[in-house]
This record gives sequence, structure tokens and C-alpha cells, in this order.
Amino acid sequence: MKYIQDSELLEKILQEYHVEDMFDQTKQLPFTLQQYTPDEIILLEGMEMQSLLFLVDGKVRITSSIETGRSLLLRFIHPFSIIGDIELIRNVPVQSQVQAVNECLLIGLPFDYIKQYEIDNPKFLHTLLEHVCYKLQTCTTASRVNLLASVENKFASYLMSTISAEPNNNFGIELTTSNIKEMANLLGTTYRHLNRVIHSLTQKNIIERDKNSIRILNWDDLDKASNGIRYK
Amino acid sequence: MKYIQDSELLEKILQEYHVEDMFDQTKQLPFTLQQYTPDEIILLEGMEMQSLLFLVDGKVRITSSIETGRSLLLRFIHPFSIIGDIELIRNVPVQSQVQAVNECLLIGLPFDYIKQYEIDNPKFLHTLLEHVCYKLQTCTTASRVNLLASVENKFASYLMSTISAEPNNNFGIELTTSNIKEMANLLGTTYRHLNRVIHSLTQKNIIERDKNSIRILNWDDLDKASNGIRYK
DNA sequence: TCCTTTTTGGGACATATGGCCTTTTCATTA
DNA sequence: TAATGAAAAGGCCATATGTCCCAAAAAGGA
Repeated sequence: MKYIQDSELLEKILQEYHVEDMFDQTKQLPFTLQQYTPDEIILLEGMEMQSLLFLVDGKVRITSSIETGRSLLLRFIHPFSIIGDIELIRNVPVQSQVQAVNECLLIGLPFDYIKQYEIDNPKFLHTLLEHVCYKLQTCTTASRVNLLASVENKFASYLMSTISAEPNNNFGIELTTSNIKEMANLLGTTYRHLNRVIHSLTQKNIIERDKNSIRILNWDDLDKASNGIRYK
Repeated sequence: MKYIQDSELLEKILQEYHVEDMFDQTKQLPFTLQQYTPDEIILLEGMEMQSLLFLVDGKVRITSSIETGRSLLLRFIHPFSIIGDIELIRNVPVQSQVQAVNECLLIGLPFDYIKQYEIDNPKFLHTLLEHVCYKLQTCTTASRVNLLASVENKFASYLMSTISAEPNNNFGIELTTSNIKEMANLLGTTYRHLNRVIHSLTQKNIIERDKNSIRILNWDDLDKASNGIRYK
């Protein structure tokens, strides 16, 4: 992690994400600007947290692990996201592992400062509340999906969400596959099994796979394969 | 559901749960006092919510379902709990099915009123935030557990938490079993399978089962069977 | 007490999924 | 081009779990 001293950049970011809507005045707040390199660990489960973090650039992976060593990809987050809300409010150690996927920029604001000056600021509280509620809603959905849906259901649903959210919806529709392992994690399964599922869907002519892409051939059948599962 | 007109009772409850700590003044708030009978549905997924609810007596089951008809027990809640926080903050329809387990008493406070008079009250916001954060933390834990642990792990852990939380820790330690089906749901499995797991643990002399109770014979081995899973 | 009905438990089988290890593919270099 | 090594895919088996259905047990009634 590298601290960046660049008050102009900071100011620009604060404006871009309307951080001033969250605090009454942003000029004098003791923000820090932090840069992380790809794969760098931002927070380790169990450590004590000192600052609330705002993700303002890059992509971050949130995972959770158990004693057996296995771990679970909870979600990816993108700007603008808040990291450390539970820890701030409940005074607990870091709940999940947080890791930069690519180069990331985060803004930090010390808990001490927040607790002293902002903890009763309705604007700030609203922002926090909205973000936490969003996370809770997402987590509830994920919980339900994880327990009730098969990997095929989840993969079908994931494919449809991901692809329809992609900008390049030109003709076929594509998706790089070097991240199959990542998808497997996200879906809570193994690479081996996801491959099996992909193979099966290919056999049924629902999707088509070549070297670096997966293409949907039959949206209706894919929808059936998802069995009504929707991630959002 | 039956509305109860009993301002004395209401007042008593408001004091018992320190509801006045949440609002600046509680006297004039348009609270309603609602009583539900065992198994009565309090909220159905998808309906529009009008009031924030506070559970003040009884036990409530929160479940979630998918199109296939299967459903999942997310958690039980006890007083003092808030129902409808996400719906209030995010303006979304009811996210989970809410059902009274036994006779329940709830206090309602209309969203309209809250949005007009209390939505910027830091005390109220803090209370909400604490409850939502707690739920999120619980949900994250549950998510991880659900995906990474076997039914045997979960049952072992569940048994230990439940039993050690019981007051009657006298000699052996007991647990009624008529609710095995409920436990199966809570653990995200079937009655059939939970029976199988219980049978297996019995074979290993880790637990002992008779007509109406399960007793732990060997805490160490049960702990091993839980494989490090902890619900809280 | 014996018979009927309901509840509970468990047998048998099918399926989903994980783990290991081999095979295949692909890229790199001699 | 051939040889070599790394990465990806897939075969095979074990296990966990769900589903269906029947048997055992309990409860109720004549």
C-alpha cells in the first residue's frame, strides 16, 4: 500500500463521488488516499480496523474463510463502495478478507475522527445505512441462492446477468473464460465441476464455448436452466 | 392480526425496550400495537410494506423462497428486533417471509411518519444501523457456513451453541427433538438427511438420542465434528 | 386389548459435487 | 520441426445429500 499525497486528485475524487453530500464540509477532513497493487491484501480477517475506507477506483474482492483453509468469494465491489461499515458500527474486528483485484485507489477516514465528529451527522448515517442495507439485501439473496440452487442454476443465471450487463451486446455475446476458476469460486464450486456444467450446457446446445469465450445460443433454455434464480 | 388498543401496555413496552432512546419523544408517535397468532403470516415476500415493525414479544421465523417452491429458514428473531429496515431505506418490496412462531406482539410505526419526522434523527438512525449491521454480520457468517460446511459440521455446531445456551446445563444436557424438522430447515437440509446425520453421530457415541432429547456424550468429538464452524 | 390411522424412521436409489490423477492441449525453446 | 514443460480439460471414483416409498412405532378409538 502506498499513501498518495495529491490533494488535487483527492479533491477531484471527492467531487466525482459526491462525498460532500455525505459530510457537511469535506475540506478539512483527515482523508488519506491509498493505492494498492493488484492482488495486494487490503484487510485481513480478524485484524483491528482503524479507518473507514471508500473504494474510488479499481475492483476489490471480498472473501471469507474457515479454519479448514477453504475460502469463499463473497462478492466483488466497485466504486463507490464503503468498506468497514460493520466494523465501525459494531466495534468488531475485520469480518472478511479484502483484496485488490487490479490497481485500486481507496480513501481512508479514521474511525476516531468519525466517532468524534461525524457519528451523529444524518447525511453520513444515511449513506452508511443505504450501503449496509444494500449489502444485506445482496447477502440475503446470495444466501438463498447458495442454499437452494444447483451450480447449473447459478451458472446459468450468472451468465445471463453478466452477459446482459456487458456493453458489447453486439451479435453473439461473449465472455472471456480465463476466469473460469474465479467464476467457480464465486459460485461456490470447484473448477472441475464448473467445467462439467459448462460441458453439459454445451452438449445441450444452450451455450457454445471456444478458446476465449462463451456464447449463449439459446436464451430461453438458459433461462430454464437457471430455474428462476436471479442474482439481483 | 389483531390491533390492540391498550395505551398502558404500549407505554410499558416502549419503556421496557427503551424505545424512547430511539426517538426524541415517544408520546405522540403513531404507534400501533399488533398481535399475531401462532403460525400467522406477518409479511409475505413481495408485498409493499407500510410500517416499520418492532418485535416486542414472541418468536418470529424469517424465511425466503424461490420459484421452485422450496424455501429456506433464514433465521429466528426475538425481541427486541426490527423488521422492515431494508424496505424502509431502499424502498423495495418485502424481501423475506415473516411468520409468527408463537403468539407475538409487534409495534408498528408507519413509513410515512418516519420519512416525514424521524428520518434525520441520529438516534433513530443509529438504532437502525446497529440492527442492520448485526443482520449483515449474521448473514455473512451464515452464508459462509452454508457454503463451506457439511450438514454434520453445521449440526454439531448448532447443537453445541443451542445446548450451551440453554439454562438447564445441569448434568447431561438435553434438547427436545420434536423440532428436528425445524432444525433440518434451519440447517438447509432435509428431515431425512438430518436423521441420517444424527444416526451417524449416535453410532460414534458422540451424542445419545432417546424419545424426546438429544444428549451430548462427548463434547470434544462433537467439536471435532463441527470442524471449526461457529454460528456466532 | 386389538385394530386403524397417523407419525416417525429408515432403506434403496439417483444425483450433485469434490478430489485425484491422467490425458490433452498449448506454448516455449532447442 | 521436435522435444519439453506448463496449463487446461476430462475420466473415474467417493461422498454428501435429496427423493421416494415402505416399514416400524405410536397414538387413538372401538
